[in-house]
Amino acid sequence: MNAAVQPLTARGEHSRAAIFDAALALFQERGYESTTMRAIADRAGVSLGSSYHYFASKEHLVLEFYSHTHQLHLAAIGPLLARERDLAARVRGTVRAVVVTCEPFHDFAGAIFSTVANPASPLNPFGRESKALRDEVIGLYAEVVKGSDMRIAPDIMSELPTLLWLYQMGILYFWIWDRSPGRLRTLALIDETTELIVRLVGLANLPVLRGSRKSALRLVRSIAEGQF
Amino acid sequence: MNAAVQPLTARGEHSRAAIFDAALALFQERGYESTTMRAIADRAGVSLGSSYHYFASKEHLVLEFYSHTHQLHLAAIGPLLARERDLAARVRGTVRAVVVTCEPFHDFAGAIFSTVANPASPLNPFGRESKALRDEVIGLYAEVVKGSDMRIAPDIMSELPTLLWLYQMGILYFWIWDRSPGRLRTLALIDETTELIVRLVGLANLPVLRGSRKSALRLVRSIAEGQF
DNA sequence: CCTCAGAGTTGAACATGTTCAAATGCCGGT
DNA sequence: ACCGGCATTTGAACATGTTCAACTCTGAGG
Repeated sequence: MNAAVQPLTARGEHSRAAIFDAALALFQERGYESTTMRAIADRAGVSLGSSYHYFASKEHLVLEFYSHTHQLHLAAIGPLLARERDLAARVRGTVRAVVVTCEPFHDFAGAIFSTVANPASPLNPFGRESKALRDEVIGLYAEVVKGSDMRIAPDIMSELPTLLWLYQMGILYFWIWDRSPGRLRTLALIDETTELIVRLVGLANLPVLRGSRKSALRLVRSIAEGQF
Repeated sequence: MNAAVQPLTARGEHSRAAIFDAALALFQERGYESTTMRAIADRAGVSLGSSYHYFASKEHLVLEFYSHTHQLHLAAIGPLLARERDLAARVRGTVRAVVVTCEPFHDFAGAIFSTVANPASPLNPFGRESKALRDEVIGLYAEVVKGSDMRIAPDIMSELPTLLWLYQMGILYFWIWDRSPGRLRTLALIDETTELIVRLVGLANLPVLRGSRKSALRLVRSIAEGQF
């Protein structure tokens, strides 16, 4: 699997875009597994070899898609983050926007998640190749937290963005399985969990919880340490 | 992918066992991806077609492996569960035994987890094909909890086994990534988290936490509802 | 207009999971 | 001993992700 090439000419740009567009359309129409690289190349009007010139593997097309939806997500939540100050509302809005943005791709999202969860895949969220995207998403959640009017202890503040990133992945995993109309169960789950999270962050200052809070934070740090 | 066949003769039993043993050995030697079905058949002394007679797919070999380690695990924790009454010790011992049992297979466990996490795979833990194994593991954790001397409120008790099953999967996911000598980081993580879990279960009776506890339990139920 | 370096393109060839129709082996009944 | 049916076995054929060496195209320099 050689590294893919960045297009350097207008012609190359066009080919690369055509390949990605064809892949996205076919993934939506037939799902991930049923879409062959040959079918992608055909629809894009290029040869099989050209697809591999711009995307190192079929999985890399998925990574590109992931990056693509992240851009959509950023655009979708810009106004909310600029306006809203309540932490629960900010988290809720951000995570809701994730599933809304991904909704058109729900049917084949399972395959994406599988790729992403696979430790052997170079694309998994803990690996090197996805570090850029991961840092971007964690950074986004740092902004979500910092832009709120809630006073949060520094030790919690420093771990919260990473935890929210993990939380978002958990929600996405639920969403993949959600067959309810309008994905209402996922939306309800988001509302409930964000409420709960914010409440716990608030409660963390209670003396009786100090021990658990310290344990939990030590834990989170120990998990993150050297992992990324 | 036709359903695999159960061997009905001694000859069949022998073939099936040889195929599984060969697969397990090769997985350990070369990892999952690098082990071809042809190599498995060769080492087992059967033809390629025979492998597919007893295992519907390469992934089904992984499911068999999973089932296999579960038996090892059961045997390993029998004495502990018969003797120990402290909840933290029971949970800690049970989960520690999981990673100890799986240790010989650590190197290729990543591929297994990927298969298992893939919603498209018939073998994923929430699907139909793995219901039997899932129920068995959840049942095991019910025994872990019920055999302890801790008094647990019924509403928590009814969800705890499922939560512990999920917890175990989380630990396994961490373990897959753990490169520390002797897998000490995973073992330390288990010790800390079981402590924390048991403390939270104890704290759940506090009045200030009543709201959160109710929310959390409603949440868990809503997640589980209709999911399996 | 010619050359040529390198970007872009191609499709045949390969590796490997999977399918399947046919062949073989085994055993109970006659 | 023979037969019929069923379990088992077989390997060729297929589908599809991936590789690669050769080819074509383009645009800058002369």
